[in-house]
Amino acid sequence: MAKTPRISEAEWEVMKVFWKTSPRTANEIVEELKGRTHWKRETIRTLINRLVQKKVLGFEKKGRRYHYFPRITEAEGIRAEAESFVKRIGGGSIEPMMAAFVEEKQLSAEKIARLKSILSQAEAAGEDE
Amino acid sequence: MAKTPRISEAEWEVMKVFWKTSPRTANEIVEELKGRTHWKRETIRTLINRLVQKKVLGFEKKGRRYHYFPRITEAEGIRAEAESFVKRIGGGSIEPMMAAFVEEKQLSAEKIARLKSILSQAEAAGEDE
DNA sequence: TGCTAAATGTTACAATTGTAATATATGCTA
DNA sequence: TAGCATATATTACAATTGTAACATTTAGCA
Repeated sequence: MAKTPRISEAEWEVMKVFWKTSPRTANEIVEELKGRTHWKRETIRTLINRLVQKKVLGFEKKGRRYHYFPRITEAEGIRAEAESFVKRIGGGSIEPMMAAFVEEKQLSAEKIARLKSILSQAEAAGEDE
Repeated sequence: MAKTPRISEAEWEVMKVFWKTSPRTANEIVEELKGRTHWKRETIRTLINRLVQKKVLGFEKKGRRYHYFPRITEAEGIRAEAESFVKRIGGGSIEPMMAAFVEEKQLSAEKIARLKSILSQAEAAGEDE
């Protein structure tokens, strides 16, 4: 997939389920999202259909059922979001962003270590410019 | 402002101008955005009006003109975006995100240093849990 | 093999967003 | 002070998104 299309917030919620395990049937997704959301069965089906239209979900027909699967990886999705985020904030500082991450407790010790390492590499790469 | 409302992509572009300097008149914004975008004068005015409705822009009437100014800081805006981003990717790894940042060359040496320092603080804070 | 339940397909409708056009009000110039 | 130039206000309209309802098809059971 050359360019990841826009995936709306609700659609993302659906994609996350597919990224956990796939392929899945529509019903399985509905089950999984019950509780976590208050969406009606048909709402979820609409979201799935839109994702198929956008070609971020594929499917295979097995008997009467469709088995859906993601056509982009979670990393690709996150990456596209990150790019749009960076583009949006433009010249703005990314420090408030990092602060938000930290507060949201998204960062385990290992994650912190890996992020630091990514930053160190960037630092090193920048030096010889 | 308790909760930053949703600011759409086009609206952000407008806010960025206000964050550079304010207060500004609508015309000044139009001038500033000429070239950078292909938006018509009236389009920009619509965006400004929506931002006023959302209360992220305020204004003061000076004679026949309105002088608009931001009612949230850029850091607050970025922060809100970051939160929504984090919420969206949920359990997903933020490494692809960081990689995207690095590639977009948003990171000067000082920025890298400051980010590392934020991460170190998070690391330290996490230890005694 | 006809019926029914469950799956898929079609249609809906309001809010937000992108992108303006048109209408109205008003301060300044002649 | 009348008219014009220019600012502001109102209205528009299609695409996307959130949130579903209703219609149709079909596989499997009775």
